[in-house]
Amino acid sequence: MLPEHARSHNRALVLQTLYTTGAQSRADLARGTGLTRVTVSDLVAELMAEGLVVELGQREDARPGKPATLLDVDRGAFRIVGIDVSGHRVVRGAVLDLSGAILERAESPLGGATGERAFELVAELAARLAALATAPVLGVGIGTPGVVDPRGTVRSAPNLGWTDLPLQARLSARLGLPVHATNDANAAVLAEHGAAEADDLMLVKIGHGVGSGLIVGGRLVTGSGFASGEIGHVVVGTDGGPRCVCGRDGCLEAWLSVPRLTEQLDALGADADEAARAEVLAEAGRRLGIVLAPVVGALDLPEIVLSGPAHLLDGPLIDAALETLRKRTMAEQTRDLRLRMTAHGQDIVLHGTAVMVLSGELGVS
Amino acid sequence: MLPEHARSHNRALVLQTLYTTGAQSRADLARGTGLTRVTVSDLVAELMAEGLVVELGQREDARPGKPATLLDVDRGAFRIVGIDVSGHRVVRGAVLDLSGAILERAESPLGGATGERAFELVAELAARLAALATAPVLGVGIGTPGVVDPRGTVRSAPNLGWTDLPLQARLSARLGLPVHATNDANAAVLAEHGAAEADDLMLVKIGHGVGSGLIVGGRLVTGSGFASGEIGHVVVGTDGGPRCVCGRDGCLEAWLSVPRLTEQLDALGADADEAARAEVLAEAGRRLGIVLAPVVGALDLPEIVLSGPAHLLDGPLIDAALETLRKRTMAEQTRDLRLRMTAHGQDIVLHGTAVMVLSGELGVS
DNA sequence: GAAGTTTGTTCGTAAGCTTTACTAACTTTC
DNA sequence: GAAAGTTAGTAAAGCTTACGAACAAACTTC
Repeated sequence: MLPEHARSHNRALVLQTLYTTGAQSRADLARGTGLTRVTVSDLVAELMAEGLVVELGQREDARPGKPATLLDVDRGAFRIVGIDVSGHRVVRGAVLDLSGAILERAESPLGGATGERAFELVAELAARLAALATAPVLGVGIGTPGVVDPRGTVRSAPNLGWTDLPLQARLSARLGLPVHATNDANAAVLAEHGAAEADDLMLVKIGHGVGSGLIVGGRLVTGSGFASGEIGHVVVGTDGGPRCVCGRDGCLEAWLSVPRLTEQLDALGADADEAARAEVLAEAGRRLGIVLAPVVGALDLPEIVLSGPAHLLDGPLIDAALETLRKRTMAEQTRDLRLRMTAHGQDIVLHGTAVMVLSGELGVS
Repeated sequence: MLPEHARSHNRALVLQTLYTTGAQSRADLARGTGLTRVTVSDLVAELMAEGLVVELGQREDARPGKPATLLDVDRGAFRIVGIDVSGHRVVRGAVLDLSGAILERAESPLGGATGERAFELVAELAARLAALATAPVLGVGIGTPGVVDPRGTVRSAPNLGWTDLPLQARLSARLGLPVHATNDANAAVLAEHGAAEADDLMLVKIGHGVGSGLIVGGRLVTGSGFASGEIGHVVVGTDGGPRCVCGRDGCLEAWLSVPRLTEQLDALGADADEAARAEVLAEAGRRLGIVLAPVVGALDLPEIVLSGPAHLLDGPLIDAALETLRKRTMAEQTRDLRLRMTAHGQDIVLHGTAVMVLSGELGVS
């Protein structure tokens, strides 16, 4: 630990405070961070020289003393390119500003591409988006299915045919930009964490498969083999269940994946009564609750967020899941448990990649 | 972040390296920590002045250059007092040295004491042990059942009748020593982590009740309500189960607690055949595996350690638990999963309190 | 208009780590 | 057996970083 590490820590602290609290003066920052006004002034000068922070002019309200000069993060000064490879049919991308707002969108049909061809599609989309940016690009974030190590190498992503693909390194060399890659569910939980107040959070991503991302103690859980969140192929309950693609009976994914739910609802017929449809969804919700109960108990989780098609998840499914969780854990722990849909909708992974880049490049989240 | 924070970080880094790697020279420390020899010399001088580090004399082996002066943590320079309140009938305590070895023991029968009387017993035992110490006491560590917040206030410990008891603050004022308090299962996992190589670890403590402690990313999981590890009252499976004291059917504790297992084995009669006894234990192990599977999947845990009576746990129970875990999670995750008994035996909480004091007072673990 | 308040800067200082340079003490080599 | 090479530890000087004290600027309040 060198003095310059302390410096960069303080720099990130100032930037973080400014980012989350919004426009304020150097003196406000000093009070907020615990540093002195002198130090804050120095750090702000550095941040202004880099174009990250701008002066907004004097504070308007009438107070004694010299009027304060308001500062803020220049949220338009840089762009972030985000890529979401978690879709089954398309690779989605976007240009975002530093506030995480999506400015431009682009996508490429995957068309069943795997291996090197899939990588090419991702690289081309990223380059196309970087060219669209009307401000310097801070970095590129990628959320991909599969097991991704901290260096951004995709250890294994069966659907894309990727094995030990150094996604981050190769893309960074090709684009000449900082690149950050992580698992799609991890990206999603980062997106949710950006807004959430809690330091412990689980995000369950339900799509073609079922995965999850976890934040514990304010930090993303990566797992010893970088394979955290893999709850899709955990067997639910002790009474069997539908056959899963992995060959076992009663995996969570066999109960809960979008194709499975859609198939079950379709089997009811178009004129099925609402109660029958609700029961299908409630049963899936109960299964989710059964799997989550031990995790909630062990981690004392205060909040779980679901991501996926709202017309399937938001309703009987989520209600049944919460009820099951309450029934199967200690009351004190789950009394205040929140289980809700994400507010990010389909863009959750894209927003998460932006959080990743902000955190990796600026120390801000 | 001030320069002196960097200093104390580096100080702890040097001490940690010396503590875990053992006797070595200043130059070795410099290589090991990445600091320069000058800085290491300075920090070592400070640590020697405090009596924490001593010179052992010159290195014996024949090498070119000036012979190195070996240093080591003076593991006898201080004592740690550890108290384990997790026992059902007695409060156990010990005096330990800095290596975690137990030098003296003492215990007090609890005799059903609760509330203020139970606190008195703990305080008296701690004072008695502190008086037994033949070197300055670095601090006092306490492991207690219940929910304990980071300040060492017992939010709730029903068995002891404690509610919002500021255990750490009151004991510290009374003894004039630094005190650290935590949940007994958390203390246990800290003890296990001291020896384990992994940064992710779960410890399941099976006694009168069932609890657990978790280390994720090298850090103890406290939980949003400081109630992490409470898996004893998570319902197992979807086929009912024995009635639990909490009123529900099929809680893990109702399957797995020591009283329950003992009762079941006793019911078989003294001349029961070995296979019948093994089946009782295996069924309990399967139930444990069912509850742990989602946790292992979500956290990608590499290792789970059991603490409790070896004659019950070590054998059919642990084998069945591992087999169930493998059957109910993805093969890639649990192929290398280790499930084993702790090597600390009955002293696991005492050892854990020592780790807590070492970590809290010296930044060493 | 004088007094008080708040902001932001200038200047000097203390802490902490580094680089450079040195001495001490050993082994290896010729 | 002397010179050369290597390693450990220390001393001095310098750089970075943050702080405190003091001050000017600009406002409100009385």
